[in-house]
Amino acid sequence: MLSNSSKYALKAVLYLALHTDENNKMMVKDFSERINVPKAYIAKLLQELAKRKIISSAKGPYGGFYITESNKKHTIMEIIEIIDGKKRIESCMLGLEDCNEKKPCPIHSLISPSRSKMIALLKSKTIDDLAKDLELNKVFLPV
Amino acid sequence: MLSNSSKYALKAVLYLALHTDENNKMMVKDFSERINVPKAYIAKLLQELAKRKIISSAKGPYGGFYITESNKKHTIMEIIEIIDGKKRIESCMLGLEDCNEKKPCPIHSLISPSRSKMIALLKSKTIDDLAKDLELNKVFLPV
DNA sequence: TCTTAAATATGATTAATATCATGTTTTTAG
DNA sequence: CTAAAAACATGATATTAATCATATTTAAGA
Repeated sequence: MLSNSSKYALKAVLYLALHTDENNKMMVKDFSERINVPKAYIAKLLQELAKRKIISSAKGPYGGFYITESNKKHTIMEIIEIIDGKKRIESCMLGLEDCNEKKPCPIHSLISPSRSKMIALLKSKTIDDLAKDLELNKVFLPV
Repeated sequence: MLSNSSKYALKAVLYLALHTDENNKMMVKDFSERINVPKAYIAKLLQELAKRKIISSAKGPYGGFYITESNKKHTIMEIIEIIDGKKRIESCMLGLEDCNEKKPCPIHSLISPSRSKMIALLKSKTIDDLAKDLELNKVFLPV
């Protein structure tokens, strides 16, 4: 479904959403273990997300990664698309180039409604939404 | 979602379901192009499915792969599980070991209903079901 | 029984992902 | 202005998935 990279990135972003803000940045080495992702690996992914303005970062002493209220407005799907690309999540389940609603392949036809629903949810939910769910202990982030 | 291997296998099985039976076998070289999958690659996959009795095969002259009525009772999910393994399709979307209905991760909670629905469909639909849809031109199998 | 034609079994190669490592740039504070 | 600390940029390595190749086994028909 998602690549390891996307999974790692999502875990990291949600962790940062809960534990950081403009005045409380976190260095990679201080949370990579907490989310059970190799330091160098998650660093690379977060650098990409920072470049794309999904999260924030500051170099130098007292620097680190952090997430602002504005960052929190970005959706889960945006993160997935930056890391995995649009194709991975939306392409035909049989890998057929010409599969579409008008001329669906057998699997497309079968799972299209639930699949569309899933994609719509990932597109509508923001980092903030999920962070709130975590804060209310409605959901969890075990390692 | 699915590996290339699963996609290829499903395409091949459906193609065979439409074009073969006990008395009309097909050799790999006669359909690998039709489904746009490398010959040696699909051969290997089908050998595995034949070993697991999802499809049928006969060696020697006039041999080939074919699908019996009995083969057609197998589900789509069985094929996916043989090729990709159960884990790929059913594991947590964040890759969390301890994620489950009782203690769901944020993504799990979000997409669980649609995801379960998808899995249920793949488990309930048989090769025969999809082959019939194809025969009735309700769905298509472009290359 | 011999030849030929097919799948089968096995393994080699290639390509894509995942992972790790490190020198460069920026920023802070003394 | 300098030293240290952080992300940043880049690329190297390792692992896994995809693809290709081939010798072996089995079956059909002459």
